[in-house]
Amino acid sequence: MALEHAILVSLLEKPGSGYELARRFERSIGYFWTATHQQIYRVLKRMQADGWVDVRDVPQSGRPDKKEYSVARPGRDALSAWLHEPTEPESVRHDLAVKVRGAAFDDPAALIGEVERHRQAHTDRLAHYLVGEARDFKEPQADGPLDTERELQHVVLRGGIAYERMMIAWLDDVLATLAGFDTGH
Amino acid sequence: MALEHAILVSLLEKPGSGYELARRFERSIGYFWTATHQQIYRVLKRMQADGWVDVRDVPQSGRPDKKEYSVARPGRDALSAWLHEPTEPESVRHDLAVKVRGAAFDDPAALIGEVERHRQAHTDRLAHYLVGEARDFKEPQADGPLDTERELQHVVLRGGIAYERMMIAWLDDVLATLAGFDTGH
DNA sequence: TCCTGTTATGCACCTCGTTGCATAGCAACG
DNA sequence: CGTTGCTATGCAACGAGGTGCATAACAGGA
Repeated sequence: MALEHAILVSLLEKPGSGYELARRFERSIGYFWTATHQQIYRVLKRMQADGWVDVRDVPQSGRPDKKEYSVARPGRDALSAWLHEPTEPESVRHDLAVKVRGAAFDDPAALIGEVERHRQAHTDRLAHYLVGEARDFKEPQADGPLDTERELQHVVLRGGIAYERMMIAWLDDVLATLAGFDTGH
Repeated sequence: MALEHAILVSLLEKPGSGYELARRFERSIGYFWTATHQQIYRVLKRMQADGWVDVRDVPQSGRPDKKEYSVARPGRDALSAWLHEPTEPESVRHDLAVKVRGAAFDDPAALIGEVERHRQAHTDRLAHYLVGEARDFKEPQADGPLDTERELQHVVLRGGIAYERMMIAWLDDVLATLAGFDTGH
């Protein structure tokens, strides 16, 4: 379990409300750790009860008030402990791979549209990453305390970019393979 | 949910017992869809109740008897239906990415060992894939009804290989970035 | 004979994640 | 004034998945 830890990292980068966290989990953090707002609210409650985060009521004008969470000392310690203990490789779930192998027992050509849909999704996400990279990491920045944070965010983003490029190339490979059956290979 | 479907594909490729399925989920299928034996037995029960699979008691000598499962017509139909409906992109969980971003608020250098551990795991898995590819897909095979199945298995394996290579390259990128802080960047 | 290891199946429990729903403040539009 | 839409928070219920444990047949070695 690491949703707590993902939230801690996000709150350390910038304190915010449950709603704001939920929106970050739709972009940024969410590209390598998904969570819905219900999940986030529930975990925030627990983290608050455990003293991992502090809460501050923030009155707002023009919109409902919010609760702003920030990381407390015990939360920081918990994150540090997690960082220092080994994490086992994540369990993988690639349903498209299951579908590709399953297509052998159905109509392989029928999968082409689905693969193209996924390819489009990965192309879109890659473009989105590249825009973000150009926006946030291309202009050189003065060295400072934020420099480490910035470089680590950048290397994670580069991982996302590499992943999307790999997926697009693989999906092309899949499409070529599926097309091979089509044309009476 | 697609564990049912992963099991259907595996049983179509070759009928077998829950125990055998569990072992396949430790290799092969398991590289892109994980499941424990408890999960598999539980789901097999449900699939049997739903008429998706047939069961046959197989007496064995030298070891306990087993139940051999094979796909029934309704199971094949269920798989076909799933193949024809769009699947949304899988939710991702990359705890290492969370750790890398979190390292900015702790000691970045302390993460080096962890990243190296993961790099080693991916190197091992890549080697394993390449051995499997050389064993199963290098010798040309006469065209036949098994040809489609074989080619689709191969393209999925190529995806695994591409994934491991991408990860190794990215982990090297991470290590170089972490080393940059070390040497008083 | 006992112990260990492998094959083989399964239950009980608990947590995590998802789905669906509910509430409420406030803005903008028709 | 009602509707729609966004911000903001939350509950209830369910199902999937993981952990721990139990059972049993059989082989081989100490």
